[in-house]
Order: sequence, then C-alpha cells, then structure tokens
Amino acid sequence: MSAVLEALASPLEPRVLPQAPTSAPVMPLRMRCSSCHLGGLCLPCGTAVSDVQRLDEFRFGRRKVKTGQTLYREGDRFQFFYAVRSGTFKSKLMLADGREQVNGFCMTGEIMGLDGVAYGSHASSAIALEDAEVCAIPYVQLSELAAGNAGLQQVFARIMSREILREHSLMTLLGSMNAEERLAAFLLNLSHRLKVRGYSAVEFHLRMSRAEIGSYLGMTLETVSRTFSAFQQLRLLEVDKRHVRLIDVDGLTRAFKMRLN
Amino acid sequence: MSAVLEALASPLEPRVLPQAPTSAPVMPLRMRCSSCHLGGLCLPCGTAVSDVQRLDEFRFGRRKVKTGQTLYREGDRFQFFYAVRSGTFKSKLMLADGREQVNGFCMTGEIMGLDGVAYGSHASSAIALEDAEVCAIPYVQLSELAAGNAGLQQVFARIMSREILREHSLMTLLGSMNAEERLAAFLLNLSHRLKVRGYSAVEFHLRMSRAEIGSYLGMTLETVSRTFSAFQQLRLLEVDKRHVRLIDVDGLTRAFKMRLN
DNA sequence: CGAATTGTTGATTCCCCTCAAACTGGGTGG
DNA sequence: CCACCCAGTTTGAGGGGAATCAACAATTCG
Repeated sequence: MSAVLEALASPLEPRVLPQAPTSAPVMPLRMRCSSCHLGGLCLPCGTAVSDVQRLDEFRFGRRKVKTGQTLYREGDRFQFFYAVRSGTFKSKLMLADGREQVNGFCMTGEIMGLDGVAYGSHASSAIALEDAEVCAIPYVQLSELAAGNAGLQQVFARIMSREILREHSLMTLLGSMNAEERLAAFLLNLSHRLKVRGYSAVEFHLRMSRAEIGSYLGMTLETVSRTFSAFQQLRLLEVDKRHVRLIDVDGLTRAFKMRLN
Repeated sequence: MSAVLEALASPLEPRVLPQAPTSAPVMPLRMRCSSCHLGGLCLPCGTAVSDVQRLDEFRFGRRKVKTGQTLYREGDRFQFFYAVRSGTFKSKLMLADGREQVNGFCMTGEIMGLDGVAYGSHASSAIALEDAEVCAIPYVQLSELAAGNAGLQQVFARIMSREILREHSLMTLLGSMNAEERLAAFLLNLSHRLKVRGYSAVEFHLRMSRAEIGSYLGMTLETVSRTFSAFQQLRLLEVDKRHVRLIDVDGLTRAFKMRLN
C-alpha cells in the first residue's frame, strides 16, 4: 500500500526500505552557526541571539557534494537535516514505472530532509545539481536542544510549517494552472530566491534540465521548452539553453494570474 | 507577491491579512486526552502513557461545528490546532479569480491547522462537510508543554512531517496521474482511512461534492462524474450520487499503477 | 410549487502529450 | 585534427484526454 493511502492513517510505524550507503564524504570541519556566512537565511533565522549561542554548543559537520552525487537516498535512515551552504540540490523520488518525480529544488540556506522525521527514513533523495556544500544537523541533538528551549523549538516548527505551505502552493499550481502559468511561477520564484541571496533577479543560469523542470511542474520537457520559446517570442524573456534573462517581470507576473494563497 | 514566491525565501515575517471572526461557538466542555475515545488515532498517537498524562494537565476545549460552518478562515490569527473528534472537514483556500482550491479532507483523529504555524495566521479555511466536533489545542500551551518534554515534541514533529509526506503524495498525484488514477487513488485512500476508523472499507457515503473532489484532484466536476461512471461500467464499483460501494478493490489498485513514494 | 443545488451525459474544442527528427556543444578516441 | 557519440534542447506533426459549453434529471429547500 502506497504512502498516498497511508500518509495520515498509519502514523508511526517505521517503514522498512532497502538501505543504500550515501556516497558523499563526511568532512571533519565543523561550524558554528554564529560565525556562518549564511546568517539569517538558514536555521537560526528568527532565532534570538541567545538561542544561536545554544546552537553553537554543538558544531555541525560539513560535507561537500559534487555535481550529480547523492547526499541521501530515499529509504536511508534519517539522522540529519541538511542546510545548504552553497550549491543547488534537487529532491526527487522514484515512481513505480522507474520515472523520477522531482519535488523540490534547494538553494543556499534552505533545509533538506524534513520529510524524514515522520517515519525515521528519508522519503526522497537529494542530488547535487552543482558542486555543493551542506551542514549536517543531527536530528537527535537538535531535538534535545529544542526540548529545553522554546524559542528554538518554535523556529523548528515554523520551518516545518513553511515546508507545508510551500507544498500547498505547488499543489495549487499543479491542480489549477496551465503550462505558461506554471513556468512563469517557477521562474519568478527562482528569481525571487536568487535576489534574496544577493544574485541578479533578472539574469541567471538554470541549474536543472528541462526534464527536471518538467517533472517538478507536472509537464513534459518538450512543453517546458516550447513554453520558454513562447515567452521569448512574447518578449517576456530571453533564453539560451540554461541561460535566462527576464525582460518583462510584470508581464510574467500577469502570465500567472492565480492568487496562490 | 504570492506565497509561491515567498514560501521559503522570506521566512518569518508575519503576513498581514484581513481578520474575519470565526463563526463556530466555543464549547465550555473540556476533555482529557486519556479519557478520549479517539485514543491512538489522535495527537497522543505514539506518545508514552506518562506523556499523555502531561497532556491531561490542561484540558482541551471542545467546539461543535454544523454542516457548512467555518471552523477557521484563511487569514485568521493562528491560536489553535484542531483535532477532529467527529465529522468531516474540507480545507480550502481562495484563488485570485474567486474559485476555491480544496487542499484536503480531514476525518476523525486528524489534526487541522498545521499550516498556521509558519506565519501565525491560518493559510487555509476549514469548513465542516457534516455536523462535527473538534478539540481545540492551544498552540502556545502545546509548545510550552513540549519544551519540557522531548517525547511530546517528537510526536508533534512527526505529525508535521506526516503532513509534508501527505502533500508530497498529492503533488505526485497531481503531477503524474490521469483522471482515472487520481480518482482511484482518492477512493482507496478514503476507503483505507474509513477502515482504520472502524467503518466499512467498501461501502461508504461521500461527504464532499463532485466539485470538491474535482478541486482536490485537479480536475473538473464533469470529469469526476464521468470517471465514476466509467468505473461503474468497468464493474469496479457501484455509485449512486454520494453512495459508493467498491466491488473490485484490486482492480482499482491496478487502475492507479504509480508507486507514490 | 418554483427555484436552487447537485449530478449526469453529450458535443465540441483545445491544450498538452507522444512520437519523431534535427540541432547544439562537449567529450573521446582514432 | 576531425569523426563520432551522447546528453540536452528545440521544433514539428498528430492524436488523445480533459476542459468547456450545454442540456437535462433528481433532490432539496424556501
């Protein structure tokens, strides 16, 4: 019986899935949150200074992951959250027919692995789309720390809740938008996240293939490509392979006219 | 800028939305978890006995909600989770064009309102599809209690994580399944949840309209109706308005062939 | 009872998937 | 060096599945 049928119904049984070793090396380096360049982007966001000092008490291990390497695999035992320090990841899971379903892209400061808490094993795989580095946050230790610290606990709850909201939005997108609206929403989301991270909001390099975008947005790679071309003809953007320059952000915004909560 | 664009990027700013009063009355009755008939279905699921006693320390208020009434509204200040004691709810949000997007149905024992934690206001509305009763769990108190109790905190984290998994599955459904697969998955999910609650797994009354099912599954009400008829012709089930009897569960299972994680 | 809501079914349209072919840039090896 | 391959992308042609528009039946409700 699949997770669709069981997600809410059989709450706490651990799921038994084949174990596969993760391929990325563990780095001996350890970081303090208070000296991290990510600052407010990451876990400590919204955390009081005193709580960040609590986070410092145990230093998080770092790990480098090269392009194409797997950080963790669907079914792996869940031990760590991973905060992206640099690079981009895709989160994916396998369907019965062997196709892969991409269900997220993670950039600097974003937390991966939240879906592992429910059953103690990762429900998705994380694969680096470019050379990347992550901060491994041991769930057990974070839990213990949060148990004595209401502030940290709230931050953690909010991060989980934000993930729920993110998926709400994606569900709305998949359930009620056409191809142009989906791609416009995707590009504007990307643009916004890049801007927050200090990169250009209008000119950027896509880290993911057409097929990965298509999987994420629930359409085929051909339709993604065609929609890019259509946007270019409408003078909304310029695109050459993975290089994108947004010309008419307002036009793109109008192109996805739904209010996504 | 919509939540799609901001979900992960601007983490903790409270969102300002119009306030609307909730319409359901607050009941003076108060319940202890340890004496609740829901038992393992609800929040205490997976909680040690000693922790349930902790939950008993503050008694949760109950509230009756009649068919069609709103328990909480999108934009309302987030103060409570709600555990469904009886009845069925739909969770929905409004799109820019006035249509409503249904993003979940909640039955006995399930927790509503998890999406409110992120920004301190509810991101969706909850509406009773039949006369219902809920248990109002004050978030602040639950937080405080969990701060001194690692077990309870874990239960809470798992509930959030399960919600994330549920949405993963729905995203996969919306992104990669056709109408028949979607409806089959929906019916099998419903069947399973009813069975767990002691009802018949093969014969039940749908609490929601074709339009609500369609909104939830990302298809039109006409397509929902047609797909029901098609299943009936295939002798997979019998359907008369909202009364459903599953005849060939295996056949339905084959009808949605995807492995949803 | 008429009006409104909900559900079923039919006819038509159209968006996107599928299949297919061609192009690009990069890497490899003879 | 160029021929070759390969993965990724673009573009075209055609078909199918679901949306749209519409009519009608069944039920509920004021």
